[in-house]
Amino acid sequence: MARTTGSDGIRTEEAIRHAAVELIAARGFEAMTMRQLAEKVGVQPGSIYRYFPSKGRLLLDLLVEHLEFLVSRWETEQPRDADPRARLRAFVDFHIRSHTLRRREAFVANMELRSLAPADYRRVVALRRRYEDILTGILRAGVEADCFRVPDARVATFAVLAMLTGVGSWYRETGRLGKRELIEIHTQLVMQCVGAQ
Amino acid sequence: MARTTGSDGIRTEEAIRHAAVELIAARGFEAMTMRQLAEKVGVQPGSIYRYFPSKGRLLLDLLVEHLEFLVSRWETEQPRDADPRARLRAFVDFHIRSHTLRRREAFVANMELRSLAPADYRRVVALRRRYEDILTGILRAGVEADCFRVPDARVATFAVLAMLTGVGSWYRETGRLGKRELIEIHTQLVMQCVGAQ
Amino acid sequence: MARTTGSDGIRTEEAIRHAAVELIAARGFEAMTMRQLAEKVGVQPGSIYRYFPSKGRLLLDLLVEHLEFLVSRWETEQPRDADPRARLRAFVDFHIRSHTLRRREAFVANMELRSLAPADYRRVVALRRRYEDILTGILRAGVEADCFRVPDARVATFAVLAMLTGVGSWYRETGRLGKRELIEIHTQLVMQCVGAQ
Amino acid sequence: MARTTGSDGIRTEEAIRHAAVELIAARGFEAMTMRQLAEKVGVQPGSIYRYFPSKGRLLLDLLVEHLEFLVSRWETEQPRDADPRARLRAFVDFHIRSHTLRRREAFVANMELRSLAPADYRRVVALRRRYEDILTGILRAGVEADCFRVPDARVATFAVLAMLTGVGSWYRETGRLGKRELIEIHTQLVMQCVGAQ
DNA sequence: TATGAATGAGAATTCATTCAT
DNA sequence: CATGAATGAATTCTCATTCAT
Repeated sequence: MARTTGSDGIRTEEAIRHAAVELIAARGFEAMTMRQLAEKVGVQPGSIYRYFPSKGRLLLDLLVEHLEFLVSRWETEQPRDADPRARLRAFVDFHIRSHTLRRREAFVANMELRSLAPADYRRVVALRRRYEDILTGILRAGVEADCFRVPDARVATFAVLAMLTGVGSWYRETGRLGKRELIEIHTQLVMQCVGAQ
Repeated sequence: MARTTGSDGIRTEEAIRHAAVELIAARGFEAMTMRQLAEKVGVQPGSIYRYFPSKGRLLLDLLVEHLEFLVSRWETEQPRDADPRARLRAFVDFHIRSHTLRRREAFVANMELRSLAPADYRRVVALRRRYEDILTGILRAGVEADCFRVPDARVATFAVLAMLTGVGSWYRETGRLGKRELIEIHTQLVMQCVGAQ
Repeated sequence: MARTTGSDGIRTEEAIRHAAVELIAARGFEAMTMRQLAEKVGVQPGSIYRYFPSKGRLLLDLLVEHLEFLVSRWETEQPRDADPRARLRAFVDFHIRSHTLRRREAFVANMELRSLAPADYRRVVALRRRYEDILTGILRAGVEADCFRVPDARVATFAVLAMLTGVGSWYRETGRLGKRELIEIHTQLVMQCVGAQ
Repeated sequence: MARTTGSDGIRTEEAIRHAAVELIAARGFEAMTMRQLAEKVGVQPGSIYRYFPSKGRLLLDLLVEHLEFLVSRWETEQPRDADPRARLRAFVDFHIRSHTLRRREAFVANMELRSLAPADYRRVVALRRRYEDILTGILRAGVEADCFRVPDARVATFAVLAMLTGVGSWYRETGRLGKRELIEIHTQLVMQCVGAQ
């Protein structure tokens, strides 16, 4: 069969992305095979190569797309003129929402950096750095405005991000805690952590 | 042949463990090949099978050994009768020390759980659970004694562990911060995080 | 899309032939892919199949066309009633002209016989045989007329053809020697070779 | 079965070389698959890679080995102090003997240059050039000593080599002509060709 | 006439593992 | 205890070809 009626390129590409994120999240990038991916999508392995020139490039695309989504979405959503406390609250809310909504993408973006080719790695780390810098900026502003008390803004950035990102690895939509409660709990933990007055 | 006359099995086994941890930490378990491992050790690939019956079993051994070390070492070190605040301080100190000293082992134990066969996975997760429970116990005691203020002891456990464990992924012995400073900074962050009075 | 509105089938077919000869001459038939060919022509791979039912058939067409051109052109050009010496001179002139003018076609026809399917191979070899026979005929006539001295007309045919055809593999239009000189040099070599009086 | 009793590395490598030459001569390098090669040798495809790191490297080894054999064997055999006529006779004899004895190797070395990677190509062409230079040297010496009459020593080199090498593509041990006759015939053709007095 | 999406078979290569020596 | 030769299955990726539109 040359083409299944109704299928088309964009749909197939989207299906590949989606299936890839699921498989990589579940087994890891190296452990996922193109055969498994193809089977999940419902195409032949060779067909994937119409959309992604290599397995490595597929991973790169996934990570870049996710990180660009994070950065650009925050640009839109952020309460630009609020005080550091409100901005930190907004950040926690934003981070947890995006890391539960796109849980698998976030997980993959955190776990699979080392599976990238060196040049790709540098590119993605630079992108991730831009996201980290958002939080560092908020913390520094808060320290200067005397409303946060952290010993080292950079270390605190890593600490808070690790804390928040970790949620994605154990959160289940059907679990004990809803998304709302999760956000409340982590807002409190983070605000205490940075010594918010 | 890198093998020195007079070297023996135990030395070789130790060399395999060591090399494996380095390779897995750098590239991931799936990406490490038995050939690379053998080359690093200075033996032929077949020789590894004298010591470990399979690649998967090697990973299991590494993780179990690390987690058992953590749990048993804490059993020895912990200040059993101190108040929750002192115990939490001791835990932070212990965790950061062991996660910088045995940085690669800790990193592997955190990243490669999903590379385990299902039965092995369950076994290792149970072990890890014992370590988590130590912290949950301290937090619950602190909440009851009114010296900590956390909204959910289990979530706070994950949050604090994520925060502390994250250190291992960016800490370098030659970096800006020494181990002593790292412990001080994280002690403050953690104490604030749990709302210690 | 490289296709100009108004271009049509014949133009496309010619473009495919031309591109195919270039690619096969440069890389070999097996090494040329239909995708490369399509790209060079400026169409999609599928489109080639409007003109040639298969890759193998395309090769066959190219070889048959070239060999038929050689034989029929000689039929037209040859100085039918001249003496063997003049006819051999004419043959050298004709061969070198056609093997420099259509250098790539000639090269492909010499190198890619073995890439043909068995039945196609037999057909093309028979055609080539007709061309070889022209030379053998001239040599035999010369030997009988006592103006050539060759030990074995068939071997001499192969020897002279190899000599002349070899030119196509190193001749460059921009090289040290012009086409005229090439013909003169080879005429002398061939005439000496067959012991022309 | 881990190892067939009696087999060993050197024997296997030799068997691979031998089978590869046969297959490449028959079908061409690109058309030969590693599977076919393995089957002919009687091993699994993967086993070939213990001896040759890639298909391309196998080809390179084959060509280099053949050309080095040619050059070094001539160094040993050549009648160094003879006059140009005798030396040319010796060269024809040597060339035909080595191109019928190692017919397939010679054929492959002539046909598959273009299948080499660019760097390998340059290396092999340089080697081949050394062999060509032997003949050019003899021809030039003959021209200077007034015993040969060729219009251009370089072109004559190509012509003579093409003539002699062509033998390998049609010679069969079971054919009409024996090796001795072949040498005689070609000696006469070549001597005439260069206008030997 | 040409496209673009897809196939299915097969390519080179890699890898964990085995085992006679 | 260790080697080195080999396996067999799987991996990523390519390619000629098909066909609905």
